[in-house]
Amino acid sequence: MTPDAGHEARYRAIAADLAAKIRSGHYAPGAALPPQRELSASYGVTLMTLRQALRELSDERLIVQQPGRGTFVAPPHLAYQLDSLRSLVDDLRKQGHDVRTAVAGRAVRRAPARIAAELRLRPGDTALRLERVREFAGRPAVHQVSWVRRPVADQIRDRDFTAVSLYTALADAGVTVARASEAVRPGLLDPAAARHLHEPQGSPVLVSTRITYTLDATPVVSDHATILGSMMEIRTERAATGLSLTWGATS
Amino acid sequence: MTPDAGHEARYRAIAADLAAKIRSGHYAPGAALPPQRELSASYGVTLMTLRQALRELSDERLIVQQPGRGTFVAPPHLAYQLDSLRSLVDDLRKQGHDVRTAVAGRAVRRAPARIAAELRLRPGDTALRLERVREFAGRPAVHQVSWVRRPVADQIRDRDFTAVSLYTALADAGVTVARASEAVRPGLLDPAAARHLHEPQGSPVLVSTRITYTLDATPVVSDHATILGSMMEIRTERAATGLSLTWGATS
DNA sequence: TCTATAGAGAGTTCTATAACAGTGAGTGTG
DNA sequence: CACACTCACTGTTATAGAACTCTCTATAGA
Repeated sequence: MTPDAGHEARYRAIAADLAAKIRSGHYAPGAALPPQRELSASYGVTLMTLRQALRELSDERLIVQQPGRGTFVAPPHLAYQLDSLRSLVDDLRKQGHDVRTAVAGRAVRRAPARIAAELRLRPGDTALRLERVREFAGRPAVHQVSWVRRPVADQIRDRDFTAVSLYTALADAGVTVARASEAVRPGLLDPAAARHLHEPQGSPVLVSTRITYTLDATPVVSDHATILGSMMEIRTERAATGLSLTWGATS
Repeated sequence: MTPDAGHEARYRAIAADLAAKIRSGHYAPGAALPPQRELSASYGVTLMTLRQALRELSDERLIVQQPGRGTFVAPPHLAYQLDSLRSLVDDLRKQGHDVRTAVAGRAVRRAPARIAAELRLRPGDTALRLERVREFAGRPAVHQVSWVRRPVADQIRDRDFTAVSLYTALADAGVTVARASEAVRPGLLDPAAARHLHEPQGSPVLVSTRITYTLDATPVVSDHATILGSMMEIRTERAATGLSLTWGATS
């Protein structure tokens, strides 16, 4: 009865197990889950308990329940939860996804004019250019080019960015991030990013441009991310108390 | 037993009742609600049923539950009509832009399956379909199809939506909007929307899907908007204190 | 051939009962 | 006086069982 001695609640364990099975593909998107009564029996719990687990998944939009028909794995997405300064990748990690990062380039070089303007550099100033590809569910989903201002760049340039997020590296270097400003536009996949993302040119993508500022209002990082529309979406929850925004995965 | 003769579920009725009492001030912000066991007894339902009602309110962020302490009415009264529930158009107006609305269609008809599911209608139920085109800077920028649930729809169907926003019309009809959930994906302009927006098919667009809920968690409006990427973008400001999201015009 | 009725199987809501777990005030002891 | 303990009260998580609604299909009847 009741929770398993000091561990997480039974229904949470079941929800986690089902979520894992969905994400691993054991239950494919669009496919029907076994009937609730069957699931409850196989997990050895009551219908009520199982339903509480399903409610968790439903809240996260992993499944869709239809009276009289069945319970189905949601075709696109999943997600939910708020927060402020998390990055796109943290958003996905928090949702239990395995996001892997490959570093496609890392060099200190002269910043192009637009970047220089964004980071308030003098023309000719150099900065760290970091090019990364985010893989998600085994497929490349995001192509991201970040420019980091010096001297911060020199402190973090040798970090292993396949394991450490840029935000974390900044924090380790004593840089406190205060604010970030981001704009997202729709676009078509350009040839350069297409090479990294293995999708046909012209596919719908989201293009995110983000500038991150320190406490003293200095812009430290300029980010340009190309996000595959077939794999990601933006989700917002607006409520009386506030607003939350998350990046969600599309199946 | 079970639902009250064809009407709404017991727990929903209780949730609505409690929500009304909170809204009317019967339970003041910050105040503790009676204990769950007491409430369940006074409503003549099981603890489980009452808790289901409380969960609804908790999802709406109307109450806060604290193990071992009690259930409290969520604090800020000001936040109730906060600007977080602004619509896309209000966002732009606030930024000083002149946005004009044309009504391209308005009819009560049977809701398609997907809409019916979103609004929790029975198949075959009718709803108000409102098709609008948003012009901005003299050019059409957004194509929007909204479905409004009955009976709310009947109260607002004769409003002049070129002058009044859907949200305003809802408020005038006594419908309090509590929450909205939205997903935004990139896409390519489809032929139907292209006709209204005077842009070539295949142009990059943002596709927004939004469901708006009342205080008692009933979905009232389902919105599908196609937004021209050449004219609009999403802007977010993330800071330690919180998050803001606005629709912005591209220039 | 078409219609409508029946029924199986799915999700949903509810009753009734029990035990677990966090909080904080009161009580006792050293 | 300080500390630890107990206990009542809170929300939380389970059990077991029943009856409800919705959907779809198969069968019977017109």
